[in-house]
Amino acid sequence: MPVAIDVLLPLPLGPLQWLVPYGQAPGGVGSTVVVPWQQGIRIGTVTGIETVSDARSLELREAIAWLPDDVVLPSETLKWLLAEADRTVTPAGTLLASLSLPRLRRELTHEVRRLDQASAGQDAWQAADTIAEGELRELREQGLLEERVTPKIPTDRVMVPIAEVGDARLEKASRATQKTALEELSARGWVGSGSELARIADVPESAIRSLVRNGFAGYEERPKPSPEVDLTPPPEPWPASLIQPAQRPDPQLSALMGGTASDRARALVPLLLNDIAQGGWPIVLVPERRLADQLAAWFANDLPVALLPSELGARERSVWDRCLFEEGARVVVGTWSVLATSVPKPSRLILFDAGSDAYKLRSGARTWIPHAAQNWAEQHEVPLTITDVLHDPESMALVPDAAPPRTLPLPRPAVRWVLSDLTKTHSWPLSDEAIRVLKQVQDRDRQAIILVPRRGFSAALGCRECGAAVMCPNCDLALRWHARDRRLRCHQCGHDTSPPPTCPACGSLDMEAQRAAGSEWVLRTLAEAVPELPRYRYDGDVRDDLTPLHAGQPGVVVGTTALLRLEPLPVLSLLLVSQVDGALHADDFRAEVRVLRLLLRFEHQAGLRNPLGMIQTFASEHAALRAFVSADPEALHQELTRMNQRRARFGYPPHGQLALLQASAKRIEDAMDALRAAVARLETAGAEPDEILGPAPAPVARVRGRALAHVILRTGNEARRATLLETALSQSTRGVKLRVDVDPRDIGDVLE
DNA sequence: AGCACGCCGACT
DNA sequence: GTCGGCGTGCTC
Repeated sequence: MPVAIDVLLPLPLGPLQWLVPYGQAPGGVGSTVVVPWQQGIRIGTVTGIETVSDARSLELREAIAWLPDDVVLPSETLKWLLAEADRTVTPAGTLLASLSLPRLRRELTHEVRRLDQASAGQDAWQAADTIAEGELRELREQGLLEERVTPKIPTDRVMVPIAEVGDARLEKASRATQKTALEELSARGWVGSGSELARIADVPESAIRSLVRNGFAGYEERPKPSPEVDLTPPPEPWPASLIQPAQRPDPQLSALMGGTASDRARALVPLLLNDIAQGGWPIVLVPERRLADQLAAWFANDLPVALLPSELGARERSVWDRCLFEEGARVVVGTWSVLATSVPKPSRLILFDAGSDAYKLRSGARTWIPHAAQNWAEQHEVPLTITDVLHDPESMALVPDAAPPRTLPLPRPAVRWVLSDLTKTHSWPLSDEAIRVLKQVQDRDRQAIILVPRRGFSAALGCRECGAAVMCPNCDLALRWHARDRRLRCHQCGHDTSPPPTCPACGSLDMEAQRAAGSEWVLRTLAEAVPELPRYRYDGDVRDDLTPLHAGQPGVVVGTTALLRLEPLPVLSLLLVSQVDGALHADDFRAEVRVLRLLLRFEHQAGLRNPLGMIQTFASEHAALRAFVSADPEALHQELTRMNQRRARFGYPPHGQLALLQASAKRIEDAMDALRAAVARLETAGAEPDEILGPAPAPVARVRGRALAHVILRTGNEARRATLLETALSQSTRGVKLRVDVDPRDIGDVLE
């Protein structure tokens, strides 16, 4: 019986079938194979092998070749990949592509040898593209073609000297610059480009052009040099910190909470050492490349660590493979693609900073990586350990609830936090209290940091008396105040109502839109209030040089979350949050956790100092803020538990599963109609009313000329969510594109 | 993702 | 009358 292979290509498709390559020893499931594809060839991963009927085999083409020197994707990983595709209602190939495995992106030379031309000698290999596509196909079908592929060695085009340095033809005054350039070029052997040579030799580029035109120098293809894998430990590996590492390893540790990134990394070291001692290969998954570099550098002092670079090409990857296996590295650190590594025996998956926003893939499969990582650990039967800034309900749900949960909380810096009630002040955007403290900072030559909200969205309608915002009855969200048409709307489910005459919480008549002031406004206020205090701005637009502050000079720096990456300031005496209300009432049930996360990170800007912390807010009675400023770990923990209970009531993650169904069309009515039709299908299929929120126009309802609307699905479990999504997508409307985001992190995202 | 096919607006 | 826009459909 003929043998066929299922091949997954890094394209938005499921596995497709080919016959095994003719006359070659078969590779197995998980190996890499080259197949004919449209006009050329593609590299894919084998997901299955089976015998097929003769009739079927006649429909199939043969694969071209196995790539035998490649790493095999472990069968657990493959199973996980296919299950993830089902879970996220995405073609498996899209997911495979998102892992950006260098071995699938290898450049290959494709050569063929015709067997129908008797005259052709043994070495009659010719480039495949010298034969017309139709003829190639025909020759293949008739079995008159041998094919082979060889990896292209990546090359750089470099400039090399051709003439000798003493060449008499260059001994003319008019060719003095060419002579200089040639001498420089000969001394170096080669340069990357002509303009580079011009710069080095300090001659005009025209001189280089002449040099080439006259045949004194030329271009040459050179193999790319191997990248330097630099794992030199940094001189001062662990940044200054309050936290002592826990020295007793706890192999059951499932969660590590609090501290700074370096605190958390350091606290993981005993655990990692323990894993290695047991013969395992722990894998550390991080949200961003930057953090991978940092973590690998910190670990390098204590651990045999390998950094898995996700963006490198095939050659670089093979360098990394060698570095891993020959130099005895045992801890693998990397972003999302570490989940497709093949280490001999993975012992644990560490999901570093599970709450990071960067864990959401923003195109393709749009995977929320922590969820996928949890499934990965389950499929590979290794324990999952997470770290996070706080006990986020969603992070905690990723690890099994042992009793008691094996979590290691790291202590908070000693900041004395107070809330400054904006309903009780007349100065704006800085309260009287804040200005008073800033004056002290000025008088005592100290430093202050002011965190301002990002560019705001439309405001909530809040009460000036009690600070409460008007909430949506369906969604646990503050309604957005649309000042122009004087309506309150929910950006999730579309609930639309007129403003209440009095505050629903306290009955006050004093309702107003809660505005947010950006960095420029705050800086202007500072110029009036504390003119002697040097001012700095640090946000996405302007990055002032903060060297004087780091040297201990007095001053105040105003900025957005960019501030969170700064080294702590030496004489800091005030951390001020100019306004949290916008973020607190964002269109999202995660808003409160996000705010707490932000505040906890901001707090670490205190470093080893213990400054005053002040949060300006209209909602000074807000339980989450109260818990944060209380400095009582138990209070914060209880508040997170309460949030978790509230999520349970509304069926939000981690208690329910969300999916965003987005429709885009030229006209908003068409998008809404298509969604209404999808909702009707869902209802026919037995969806409960409270499983469907919307349809509603998207918060940003028009993007690049396309109107956007959405429906949120809220289901009890993943299988049901997948079924409902299939139902919703089962019919299409002309001119309307339906797209899906499973585990959405932001309902305002535009799906590509 | 590519690539072909197909149907409507602005131009040598 | 053609060139070219991108909407839709297919790839073993």
